[in-house]
Amino acid sequence: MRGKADSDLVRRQNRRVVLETLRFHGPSPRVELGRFTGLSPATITSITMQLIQDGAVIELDDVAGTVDSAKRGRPTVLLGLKPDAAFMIAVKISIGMIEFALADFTGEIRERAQLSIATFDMQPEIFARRLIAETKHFITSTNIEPALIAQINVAVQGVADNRLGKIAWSPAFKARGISIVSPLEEAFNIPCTLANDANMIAEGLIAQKMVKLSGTTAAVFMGYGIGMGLVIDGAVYQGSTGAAAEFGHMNYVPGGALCRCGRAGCLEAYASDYGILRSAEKLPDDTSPPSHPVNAQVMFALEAAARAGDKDAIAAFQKAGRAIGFGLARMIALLNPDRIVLAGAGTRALDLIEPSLRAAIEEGVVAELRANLKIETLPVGKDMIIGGTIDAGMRRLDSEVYAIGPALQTEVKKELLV
Amino acid sequence: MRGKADSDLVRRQNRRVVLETLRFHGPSPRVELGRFTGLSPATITSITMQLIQDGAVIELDDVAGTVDSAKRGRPTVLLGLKPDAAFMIAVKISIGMIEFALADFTGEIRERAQLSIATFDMQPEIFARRLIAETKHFITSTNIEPALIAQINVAVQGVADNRLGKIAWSPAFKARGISIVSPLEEAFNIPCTLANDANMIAEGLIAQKMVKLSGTTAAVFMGYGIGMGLVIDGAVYQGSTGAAAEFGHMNYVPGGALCRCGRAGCLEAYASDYGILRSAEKLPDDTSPPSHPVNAQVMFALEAAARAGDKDAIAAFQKAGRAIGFGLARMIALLNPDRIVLAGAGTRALDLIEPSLRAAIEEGVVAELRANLKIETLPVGKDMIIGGTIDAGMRRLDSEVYAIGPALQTEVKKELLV
DNA sequence: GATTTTGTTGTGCAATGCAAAATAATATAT
DNA sequence: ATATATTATTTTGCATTGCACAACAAAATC
Repeated sequence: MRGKADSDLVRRQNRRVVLETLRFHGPSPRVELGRFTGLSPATITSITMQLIQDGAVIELDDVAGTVDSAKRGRPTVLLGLKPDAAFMIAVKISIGMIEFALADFTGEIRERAQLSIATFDMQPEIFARRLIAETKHFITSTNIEPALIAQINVAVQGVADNRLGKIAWSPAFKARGISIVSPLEEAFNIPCTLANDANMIAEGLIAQKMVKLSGTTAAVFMGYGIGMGLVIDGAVYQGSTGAAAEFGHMNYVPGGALCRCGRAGCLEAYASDYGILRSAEKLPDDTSPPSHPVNAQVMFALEAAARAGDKDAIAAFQKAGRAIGFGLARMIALLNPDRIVLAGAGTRALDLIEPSLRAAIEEGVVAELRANLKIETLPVGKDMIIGGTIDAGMRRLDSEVYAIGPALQTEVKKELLV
Repeated sequence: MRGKADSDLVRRQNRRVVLETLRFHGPSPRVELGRFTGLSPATITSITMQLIQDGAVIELDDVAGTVDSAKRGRPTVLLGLKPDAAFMIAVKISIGMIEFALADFTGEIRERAQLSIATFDMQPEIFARRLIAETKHFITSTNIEPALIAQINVAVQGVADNRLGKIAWSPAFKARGISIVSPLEEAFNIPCTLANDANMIAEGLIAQKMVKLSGTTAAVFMGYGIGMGLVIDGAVYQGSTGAAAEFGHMNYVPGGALCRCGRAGCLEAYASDYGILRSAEKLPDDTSPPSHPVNAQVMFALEAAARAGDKDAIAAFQKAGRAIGFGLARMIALLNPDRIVLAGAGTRALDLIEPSLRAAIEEGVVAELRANLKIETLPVGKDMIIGGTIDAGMRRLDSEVYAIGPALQTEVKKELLV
């Protein structure tokens, strides 16, 4: 139903549209903002004036002004997001490692740090304390005024419950139910979030317009694990607890191969690096998965062997393709997506995987449902997790700047009247 | 991004909120509308005045005024949707049968009709022509001025492509790709839609507030076929072509039992009436499914046999439960829903199905993902398909009345100026 | 008939966005 | 060097919206 509307809402919405345009297009003159948003020049002037006053936007000195110096007429004034309007910290937790990044309001990374840490056997409280200490240390090391940091956003492999702010299960930890958000918010007194890493990659794809803003796109990340980001109508679908799109742990065969998560028959147990390796080596299906990522060299060698004709290796990749294909077929029957994007290190072996993957989709789902479906491959850099976390955080900040801006003004007025 | 906003949008939104409140609450006085929508009395007066003028709303004579006659003060004036503001026709196409209903703007059904017709072997064009002829005949029989009919909405079992307006595949037809919307729109020159029957039931659940308006709810309909309606944030999720939530034809076992759709291993081939019957009778998995619904008496008998201890019958229901359970487990891994609702005639045998269904969910999905999940059973009447089609149609009309109302006014003004 | 209660309408204000006019700043023509 | 053309931004004036508050209306009760 989306409730009633008033003129405040209109301003808020239009402020946000302007901010988003600026974030996506980069520094732009006012005319450009008007063209892109459809707002009149008068309105753009009014809104940008407010945003400048609120400290979210600045007029940029015409550094690159030489570019359009050939044109006649009054020169444009570039407007841009004010880099030091706010800062945020993105944290990536993976097996044996924590990474930090400090980003300014434009999304630019100002500082990074990473440290090795034996996460696997850590007790929840100990890890939380350690995380807080390391975050404090990172903040100190950046020389940024701590009060300017607006939020801390954490991404983690595995099942992240964003409602409770807990890591429900992760390959990085033996323990379950590790509380992250509450300890951080108590320690730093700013909004903090926890999210699944694949969903953060998907946020990055949206920010970079690599994912259509309408319809449904499923992005599959293949590698040490199998992840998915589901983008519905331009937003990452989170599910009830933020744990949606656990594609890797979607059951492939009841009672099948043993998965890292302790369950039998997950897709990941067939299609992730360790699953492929296990079946290539003809180890029994219930062989315990290694607790650390498969060495990249080992996978390179396996791919090479398959391409050189090694029957077992070929069969392992085919088996992986069939597992992913049936998983996708089931997803297609449920969600009828417009697009599937394959990404991640695992796509290196796509030549070995794709035929059986496509065959499985054809076998597993009615032709009518895949009539308009596009399947694409996408090069995805390693840093997409940190980058996507920052993108998502910045979008959240935009919403807060747009929402708080006018609200603050009326709040102040009310206080003056009292 | 949702684009820019202006004051027109505010009015449109608030008009819609008022209409929706009226539709959901039934006739209400203005104060009540104000209380419910949060709009000020002044605004309510202004909006209702417009809506009355536009012919969407009327002041009702205080028929039930005796109810609150005990109160002091000025009596309320009930406002209600104007029944004859617009009409629509809902059509339900199933195996061997077409049903029609004429509904007024309040959603009340004014006339119904149904006819048996041997759909299965009909050629697409012949069926379309017949459908048009029967619809015309139905309209004539209602004595409603044809110009007052605002739309025709068709629901069908099977894969309905709402983008192309074609029945991609349906158990009611041997043929595929039966064009429905274009022929109807050409014949009647009003907006027509085609949708899947399970999605229409879901629309009905929303209209009756049986489904939470936030979060994700999956409604499963068990019976002759297996259907699903996916409600995400208060709206039925349609997918790219309107064919989302084809749960019945989601693959259960690669290369498994033969399904009505011609494919092997669909969930429906194990869990629908005919699937259960086939396995209870120990017929081979590739036995062709019957082209007509299983007689209800046969299913009653099978249930009775199972409850009386018949091993084969018990095993068949357990097998069905396991199939649905694994299907749901996969759905849960992908969508992390808040709620699952089980409905339809098949829930009669829930006592036989549920244990294996729940066991399969536990086996098939990580505990963390089903921590907050609620599974409920819902009595769903036969008529939910027609009812839901009407509900969905009315919501569409509301949007058009709210949207066209002000637009028309400005259009008229512009014409006067020219 | 006066009083009380409650619901509806009118008035004045503040905010919004837009169209059109005014102003600003530059390139180019004369 | 000056005028003109061109493009960007700001200002002005107006229409729309919603809201708070006051005025009005209608019936029940005293």
